[in-house]
Amino acid sequence: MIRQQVLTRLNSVFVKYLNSKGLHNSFSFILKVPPKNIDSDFAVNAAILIAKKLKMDHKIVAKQLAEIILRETFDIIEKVEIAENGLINLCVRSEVIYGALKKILVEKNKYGSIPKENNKKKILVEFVSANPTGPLHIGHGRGAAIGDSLVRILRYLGYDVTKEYYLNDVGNQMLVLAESTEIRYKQMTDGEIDFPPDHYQGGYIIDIAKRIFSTGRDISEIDFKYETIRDILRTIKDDLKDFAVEFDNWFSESKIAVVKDENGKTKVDKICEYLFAKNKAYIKDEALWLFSGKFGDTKDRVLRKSNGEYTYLASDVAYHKNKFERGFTKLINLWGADHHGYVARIKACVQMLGFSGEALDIILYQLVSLTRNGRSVVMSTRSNEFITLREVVDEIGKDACRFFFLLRDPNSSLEFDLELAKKRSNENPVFYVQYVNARCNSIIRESKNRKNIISDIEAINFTLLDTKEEKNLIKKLSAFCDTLAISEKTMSPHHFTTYLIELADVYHKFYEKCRVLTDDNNLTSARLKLIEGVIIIVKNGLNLLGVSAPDKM
RNA sequence: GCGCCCAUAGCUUAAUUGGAUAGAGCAUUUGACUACGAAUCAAAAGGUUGGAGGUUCAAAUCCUCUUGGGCGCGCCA
Repeated sequence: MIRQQVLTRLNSVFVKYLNSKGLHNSFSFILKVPPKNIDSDFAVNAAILIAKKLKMDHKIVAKQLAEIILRETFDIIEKVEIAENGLINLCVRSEVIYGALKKILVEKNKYGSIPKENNKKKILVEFVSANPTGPLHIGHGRGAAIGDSLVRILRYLGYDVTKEYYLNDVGNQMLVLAESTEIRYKQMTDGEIDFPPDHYQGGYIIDIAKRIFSTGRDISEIDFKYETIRDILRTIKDDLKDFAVEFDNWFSESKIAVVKDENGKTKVDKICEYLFAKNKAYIKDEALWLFSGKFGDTKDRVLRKSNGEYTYLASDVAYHKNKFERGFTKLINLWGADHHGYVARIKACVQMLGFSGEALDIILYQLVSLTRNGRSVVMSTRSNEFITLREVVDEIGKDACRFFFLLRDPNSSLEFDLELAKKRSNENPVFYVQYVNARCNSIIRESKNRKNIISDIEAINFTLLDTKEEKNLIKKLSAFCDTLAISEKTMSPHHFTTYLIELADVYHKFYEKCRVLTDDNNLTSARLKLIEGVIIIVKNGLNLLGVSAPDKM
């Protein structure tokens, strides 16, 4: 928020300067927090950029700009220095810093948020969407954590967001799945029956068969596919719930690939007819091909096989059309990086349906590579060699697990060592951050024993918070807004884990240096307000990550 | 063979998207609990950002080449 304030003011200064030189185009510049060794709050590169435009020496431009900044923004900036390389360093006035703290105290858990506006994009975020053939494994956990946190951030920023899980409950794999249960069921009365190696080996299939068996129905009355999917789906929902992820909508593929309208046609039938009629698809060797090669994909793709069956792509085209038909103006798909080959194809489809390619964002996250004591563990659902999300959540806890998954850029692969995760659960930085909140609340509890603490913000003398540690802490609190901005820009929540760790670092330093409960009632009251601000920001930040903030640990 | 992604300290990795002396955590070494919680702090050490060119006032970041790794390339889902 401090940065935003400075940015706005500087922008008008620069535009005015450019106008005076006869330039009227818009101008964008960078306002950064300089490295530690530089004693200033912000650095701006405008002089270098403007000098280039005007073909002048940047030292001269910097000197002129520095003078104007001092004159025009003296109310918020108290010091301007020109660095050797042409960057201009700025120090903000203390009042600006205290103003930021007051704003946090007033706005509380709305700080930096934007009220829901009707004119903002209506977004559909589709994530996890694991096939209902078994429990969620650890890899799905990363997608779940990233997707859910991204939605929390987008909602904080005023977007109307819906979380959706696409359920592939149609196709051959479902038949194999149903058959797996049926064979396990039959094995219970006939031990001679072999279990085929290409079927689902997981023990959960046996559990499902046992449950069906216990109902005592006749085998002719049992719909194995229905029973199996229902059972697995319940497990998936429970696993997600305990991971603090709840979807707004579960979209079943059968809605578009099985359900027929009054003319006996499915949505997939209709989309294929439409694409063919519009010359976006053609028939070759009795199969229906999509002209995807003309829309950015490497080649054309089959929609309907020569035997009349549809491919997975056909459902997906219909599904994405359906998303737009439901009024969403922005679609975000979060996929594991192993699906990257599919990106060009589905983007091509969206454009062929007449929508802008920008209406669909596909975010890929690199896969979680599992290791156990440094040795890699290979996962596969059919072979039953996988670690479930539930196992890990039960072992290290929801908070540590989510924080760990959100620690890194989605584009960077994540190594998850099972033994390490268990052993070092105390070393997960989530506790470092949660400890800030616990320490703060401990101080607040202690302060209840005191009398004469000033609680009215207007009566607080904030200028007493004048040590370097206190000012750094407030500046860091205010950077919450910058973190929101960069998260939106990059569509990634991982900036918040980094930010919270940095904030914790600044807080703990403050804690060592500045005692909150002192003999000076005015100072104590002011510092207690600062503590209040810390609690607000840490809780807000952890909440955006879906991580709890306990008052005691 | 073609395509996408990655490579940063011993290990896991960050870098406000092109800015200054590349930040953390773990591991290693040293110091700090007789007032708010030591799940903490202070300090040391650790880097040619895989390599080579190029663009730029400025490159971990952009371009080209190259090496190593992950993944994907079906009328499968």
